[in-house]
Amino acid sequence: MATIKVLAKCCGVSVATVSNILNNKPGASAKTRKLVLEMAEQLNYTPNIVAKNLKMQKTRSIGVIAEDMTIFSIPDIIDGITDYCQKQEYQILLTNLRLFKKYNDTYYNKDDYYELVRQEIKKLMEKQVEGIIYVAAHERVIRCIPDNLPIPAVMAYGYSKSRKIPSVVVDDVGGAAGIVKYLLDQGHKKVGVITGKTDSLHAQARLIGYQQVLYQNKILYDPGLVAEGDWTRESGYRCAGELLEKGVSAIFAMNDLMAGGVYDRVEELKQTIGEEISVAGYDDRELSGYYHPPLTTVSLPLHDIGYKASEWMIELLNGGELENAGENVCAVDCMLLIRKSVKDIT
Amino acid sequence: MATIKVLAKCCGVSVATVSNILNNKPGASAKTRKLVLEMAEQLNYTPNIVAKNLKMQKTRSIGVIAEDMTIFSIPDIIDGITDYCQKQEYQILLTNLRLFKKYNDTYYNKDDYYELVRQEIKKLMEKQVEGIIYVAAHERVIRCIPDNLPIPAVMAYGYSKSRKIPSVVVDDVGGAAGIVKYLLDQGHKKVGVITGKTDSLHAQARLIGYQQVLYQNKILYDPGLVAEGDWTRESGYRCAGELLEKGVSAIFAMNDLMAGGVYDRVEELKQTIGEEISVAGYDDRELSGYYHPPLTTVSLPLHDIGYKASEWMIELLNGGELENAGENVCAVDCMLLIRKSVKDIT
DNA sequence: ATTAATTTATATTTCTTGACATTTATTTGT
DNA sequence: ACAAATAAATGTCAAGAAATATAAATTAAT
Repeated sequence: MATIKVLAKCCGVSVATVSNILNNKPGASAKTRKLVLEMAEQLNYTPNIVAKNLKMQKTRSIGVIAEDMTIFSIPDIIDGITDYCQKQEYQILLTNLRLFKKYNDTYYNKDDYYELVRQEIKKLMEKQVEGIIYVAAHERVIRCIPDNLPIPAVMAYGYSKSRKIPSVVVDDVGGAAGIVKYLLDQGHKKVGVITGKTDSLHAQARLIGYQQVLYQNKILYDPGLVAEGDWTRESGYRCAGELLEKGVSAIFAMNDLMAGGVYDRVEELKQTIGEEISVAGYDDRELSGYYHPPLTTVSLPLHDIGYKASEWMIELLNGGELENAGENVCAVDCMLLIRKSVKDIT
Repeated sequence: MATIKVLAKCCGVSVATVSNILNNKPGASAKTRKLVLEMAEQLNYTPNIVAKNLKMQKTRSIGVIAEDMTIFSIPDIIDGITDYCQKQEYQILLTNLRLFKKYNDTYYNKDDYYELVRQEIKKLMEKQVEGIIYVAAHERVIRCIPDNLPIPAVMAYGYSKSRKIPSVVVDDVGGAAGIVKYLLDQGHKKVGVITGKTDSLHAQARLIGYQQVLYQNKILYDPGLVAEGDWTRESGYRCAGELLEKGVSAIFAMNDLMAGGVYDRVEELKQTIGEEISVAGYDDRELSGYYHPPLTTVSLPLHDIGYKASEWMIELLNGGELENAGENVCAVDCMLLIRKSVKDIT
């Protein structure tokens, strides 16, 4: 491949002149300018960015560490990251930890996992990335990023343990509040909830959203209408049984899988979703659009999380201060996705 | 961040000595060795790989161009790529074209698309990637990569138009043959097919697989049992109607979505999948595992495609010749995924 | 001739590595 | 025991590509 040296020689001018022309600097006649530009085209010249980076002490590259590419949330977040970063002419260096494959779904208990992340961060820093975005597979507190990194780090879809590392997360409280409010607006007075595992942040926040809306609508919170699931379809089926006995007209399942379990139970009872019983889910997994009837649910702002995390990252790289510098947490709005599983009974 | 120069100064030795020690070369006493290593630890020294790359004329990085991260096939392919490349200590530079968002599902007609890809290839080459892997969202002939690139390129999940660019694709003929053979083995004699759009390579190859197995089992091919769908659930529903009238006992739908349409039709007729009617799909989309009953289907070897494409890439980078150099196409085996939608009627 | 506008040559910068040169320490031969 | 030979340890410098500053040289215009 042609270097600037070769190009200069072919044009019969000096390296400095070529450099000036290529970088749109003054100090070159129109004639030489044209000659050099044409020759560059002809030789298919591309500047060696690696050499430029070394000199300029800027690589315009960002390391992205993804916990596992094959988990459904991650690709959309990365899509958001590439969306913004590519607009800003930053290059993504991708590291896929493949955690779920390596540690068989129990990665957050393993010490190896901490060590692995630290190694990968070091590798990326050796490659002179200007910052690191960590993309979690699901929302939780992530403790593996050292908070004394000499370059900025941003957490996408997880909470960092340190103030120094800003986090971009889902506004689960708002999302749950939104869909429960929708259920109430459709005339449902007795709304059951199927929670996820109650030790998860998702489940806790979504429950708060539920309680919040009840309170705002002056409906007394009844713990008897809260059934504890574990995110699986089977648990949805089981909890639906409990709740239906209590005479609820609508069920809010904290994810689409458990909502599917509600469908199973209702079907078994020869009743119809969207008629006798209304159901709402959460997450907008692909399959929920194919339920019968299609599930009304909340779509996670995955793309926006990636986009926002990148905005923050580049803001930090430009030496800017983050908007809400005190908290350093940004909760991104969810979108209510109205389909056919909720009946208007007003 | 500390450079080797700083580290050398702190230790009171020369840069070369530090370099030797850090690279485990002879020519340093145990005493200096210990001193330097400790000081490196203390200063949190990391070598500047960018400078090393410039000197060594090797970047150990590979550009990956993905058509659209949010299409279901792509993340698994990239997972396969990272699996192999990270083992081999190659860094992935990711470029997400976001084609489906930019050109609204019609990208392959647009001239802009060619120009975009060329630009992105150029950008990656400026960053001195040693090779480029192009990841297509679905299998077809990809014409946008120039075949006079000065660095190797490999096509994942698509056919290149040039012999110089090897392609790794799905063995659709084998996959279809496998699942149709399974249907025959279960005693089904009259197996209907719902094709995808017939101008797609997927649909054509899967039909060949179907015909091949019939021939091997000395069953006459009846074009009347082939219904033309368009990959959508609705078309599956429509075609199922046609085929059921002709008295088939099993239907092979060329994707899981259309298989879902068959479920819809059978349900409407108050019959049961896996009892009166057997159904097989293709692709193993996430939702197919949640059908009632779970769908027997063919899982695409997406991870393996990415893995194989990387193997070939690194083989090329090491100056090796590809196994089947004549063809330069590798068709990766699919896996038959037996669930509950096919009844044994032998 | 003088000034202004181009252009060039040269040196420096970034950091790491490797070939080569030099210094210091140790062993061998007489 | 002392010079010579060898080995080990360490230092010096250039290369690698591009950018840039500076000073010097050339050309063109006034």
